[in-house]
Amino acid sequence: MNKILVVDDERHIRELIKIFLEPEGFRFIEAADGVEALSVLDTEKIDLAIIDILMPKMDGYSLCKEIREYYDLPVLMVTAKSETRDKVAGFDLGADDYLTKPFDPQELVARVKALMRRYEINYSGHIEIGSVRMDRKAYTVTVAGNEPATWPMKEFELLFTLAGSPGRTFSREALIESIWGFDFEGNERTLDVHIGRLRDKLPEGKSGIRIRTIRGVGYRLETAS
Amino acid sequence: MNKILVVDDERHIRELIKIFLEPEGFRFIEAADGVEALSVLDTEKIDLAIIDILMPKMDGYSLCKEIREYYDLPVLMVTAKSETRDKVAGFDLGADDYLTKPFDPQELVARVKALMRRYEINYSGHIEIGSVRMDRKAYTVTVAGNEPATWPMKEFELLFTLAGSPGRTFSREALIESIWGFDFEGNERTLDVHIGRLRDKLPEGKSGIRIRTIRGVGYRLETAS
DNA sequence: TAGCTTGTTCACATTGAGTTTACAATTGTG
DNA sequence: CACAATTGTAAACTCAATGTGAACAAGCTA
Repeated sequence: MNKILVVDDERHIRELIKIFLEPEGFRFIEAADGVEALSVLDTEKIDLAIIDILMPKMDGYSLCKEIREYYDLPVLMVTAKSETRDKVAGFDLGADDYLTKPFDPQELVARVKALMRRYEINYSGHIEIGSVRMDRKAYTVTVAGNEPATWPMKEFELLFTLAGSPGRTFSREALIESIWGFDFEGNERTLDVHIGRLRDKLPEGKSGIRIRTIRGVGYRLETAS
Repeated sequence: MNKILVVDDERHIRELIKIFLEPEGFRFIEAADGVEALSVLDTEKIDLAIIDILMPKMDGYSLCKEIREYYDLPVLMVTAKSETRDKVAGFDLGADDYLTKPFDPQELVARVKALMRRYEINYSGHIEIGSVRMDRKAYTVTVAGNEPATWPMKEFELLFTLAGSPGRTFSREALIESIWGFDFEGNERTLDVHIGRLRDKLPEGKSGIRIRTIRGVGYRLETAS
């Protein structure tokens, strides 16, 4: 699914943005300032950034400039007042769109989706692969025309991650971090167990997909040949 | 992209390192001594550090120790002479690899890449040579239009290393270090066996490449004439 | 409370990648 | 050529990585 980076020094604003966009099926990474944001961009694949202009350490303008230079993703700028001067500066630095606080939730959602579309990012509240359809909003999985079923969270997230980049090999660490977070301290076997359950629920013949073990590396989802 | 911290009091050495590594697509942050380096590490997300041992204010040893304690990134130590004592001290303090001035540019590049790979830093990912295509993300190898195949890790890494610098002769030690790490304690023959398996999988006519033995030195991958 | 569902852990089975072995083949050198 | 060093390779072996059934724990619901 799509990951959005929210950069704002006020935690409460970040929360607000998340609350509005979460129901649309986005995932979030937060950063409190530009420096933090850049370090996130270096490690995570981000699809879109929502950036406040006024921040400590590195302001939104500089951040935007950096992003333009080294990355390729749409930037939505947010600021407290709709000062024309700021607007111009924002666009000059390559922000793709602009929004002023306080913003209308629906407008935020609309603009984000529009940007995603414009950048041709497969906006994915849902994924289709093989004969499997996943709907992140409803948390349901449909296999080969069966009734949509609500799956356990971990299983859903795991499949969603794998199915989000079919053909790509995910290291065990990457998967664990993606599903459980970087500070997972549990048992190694847990991942295998969930993979096993996914395999049970997705017989190759029915689902048209297969989860392949890459020994010593991790797992990969591929379409059944 | 990946950021490398270069710590050396001689500006000209820093420049040199940059010149060699820049074409590989890395970004750089420089520091003239250990203290400066630490302050950089505090603000920037660094993927790898190249550190000279002899420096004012805080020498490479102390810096390395600090890094080990508070950060998690591979360290490549550089020094003027290959004194055995220094080498030991370097490894003792947790340097991941070691290089002596004057160094061979290609060796520098190879070691940096190897470290990145070993640390699972996502270093750019696909290689095409002859009719062979390697995709590091998917962990697959495609030979002459066949289906992409999943190869065992060691074979993949070995070929990836060789194919990453076609025409360059890798010493056996360099290859072993690159694939198994500098502390490999196994049998000499292991490398040959894997080379043999690669050759089986890459018939010269089909693949358009050949792995040549350089007796007394190591191996080299070249495009079939 | 009992009875589900979900997530995790454990113990044990299984497998195959990676390594070693043992010997053959090749190359370089005096 | 003789012979020593180096490399190639088939086959056996080994063990860590993975698969799996079952049990357990926690939370929710009826």
